[in-house]
Amino acid sequence: MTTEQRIVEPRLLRGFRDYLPAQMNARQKMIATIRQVYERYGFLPLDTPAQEYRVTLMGYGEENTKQIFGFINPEEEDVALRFDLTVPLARVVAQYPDLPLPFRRYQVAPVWRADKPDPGRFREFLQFDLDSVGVSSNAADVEILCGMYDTLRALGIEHFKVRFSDRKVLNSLLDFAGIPREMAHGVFRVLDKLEKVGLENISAELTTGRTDVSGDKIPGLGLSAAAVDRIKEFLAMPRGKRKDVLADMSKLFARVPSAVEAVTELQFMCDALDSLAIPDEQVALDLSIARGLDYYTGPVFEAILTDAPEFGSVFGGGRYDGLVERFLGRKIPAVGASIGVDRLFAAMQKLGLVHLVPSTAQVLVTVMEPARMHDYLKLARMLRAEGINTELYLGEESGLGKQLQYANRLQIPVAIILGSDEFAANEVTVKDLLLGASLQDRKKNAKGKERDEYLVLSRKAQVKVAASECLACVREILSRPRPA
RNA sequence: GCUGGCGUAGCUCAGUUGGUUAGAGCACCAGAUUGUGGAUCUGGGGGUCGUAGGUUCAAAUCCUACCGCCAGUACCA
Repeated sequence: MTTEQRIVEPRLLRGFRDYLPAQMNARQKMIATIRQVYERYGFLPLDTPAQEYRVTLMGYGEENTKQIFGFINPEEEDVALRFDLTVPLARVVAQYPDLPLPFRRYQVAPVWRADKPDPGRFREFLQFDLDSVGVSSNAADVEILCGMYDTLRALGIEHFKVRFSDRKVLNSLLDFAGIPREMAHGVFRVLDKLEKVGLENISAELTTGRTDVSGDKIPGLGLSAAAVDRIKEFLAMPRGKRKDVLADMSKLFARVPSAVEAVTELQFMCDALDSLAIPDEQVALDLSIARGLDYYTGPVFEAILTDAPEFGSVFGGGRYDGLVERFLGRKIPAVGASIGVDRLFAAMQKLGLVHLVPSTAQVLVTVMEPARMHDYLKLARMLRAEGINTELYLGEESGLGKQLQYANRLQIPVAIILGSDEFAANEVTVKDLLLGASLQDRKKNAKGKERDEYLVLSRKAQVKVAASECLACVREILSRPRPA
């Protein structure tokens, strides 16, 4: 190696992202909103480590290692980064038998998946889960659905759709169509693509296969025409109100014994949602949804933003009555759902639903006389003690214009100006930067009546008050109504 | 993973059949204005042309490989 300096290129790993302050402010607000809803339902906080033993995450005999970030640790143990929060929850429930059941917890934490990044799909992303463990009643499922509905509304999203179904419906469909249960996984995977590729492509994939637009061959599942006809019959049922969908289904599956359970469960949930006046438009019974995870055993849920369907499911979950069994040897029922915070955030950003604020400060104390820095420090401390977020300008350059420009860029609403004049008179100048900014444009054209108005406003935009009045003046400006 | 497209300034892009010293807009910095944000004007800094190799008198331009991004598709416990 030579002594020449080698610059390290600053760059990110594929699928990983930085969140700069403006985005972080918005993201943290979003997280706080979600947490508030979950706590309103009485869910309890939990955290677990990012790393687990690989076998904890994957169980025995499962081969799918593609999506997992795994490695060997210094103790030569086979470990991995968690890929969701549900499996660690199951581990916790099994590991702490003293936890009172039902255990209802929320958890917000990053998870990692090593698959190909897509819009709103990252390799490291934040999940925000809520789960009820130890409840077999479908009341728990209804509460999860309500929680999803309330959360999306609390986030200010108007156009969303929560859809739910039941794994048992699809199992009954297999019976109805005379398809062996072993093919369930393959069939569900194809059905899941209905909205994306359409009915014709689906029936091709179920039978002989097809060639997609890129020229790739997709092998068929080899189902009989009769079976596919039955599936089509199922898919052709009209969408609409929950109770109508349910009625159609029980009619179609009248001769399928296994369907009784699914009908009972969904009946309970639909009745409950009706009695809670949760609108059909936003929480719909949609029998075609499958969801990828194998561990779901009952009701399944997912939510999309109807204005950004390309982001896919932003909030999904279901009942997984068999998962805790992996660690305990006996079944403990559980149901939950998970928000993909980063995916939802990306979708909301695209829809313009995210309000980016670059600063946390409400007031910038500018520095005119660096020699009197102690006075500036004191002023900032006083404001902070009063609960006002205050930044003291610490930049090297001292021009006032510079400092105001800084405040402007960070959208800090108030500046305090304190120079030799003010010191001499024991005063401070307090400036309303938002009002001031709106005057900047008017200044040059102002004339006549407009000019009078301008003069009135400019007197409000910047006032000189006795030092003892500084706090009251800042508070008055911060309380002024602002256009959203 | 597969197929295709694209990589030129912080950002968006132009750059002729290969031909002098690679350009523009926006952004940034400074000054006009040494105590006031915007606009304007003037000036300024910024580029291994994704990386490495090859063809050529000559490569941002052509060829090969790799990396990255985008789209589609597959996979998604």
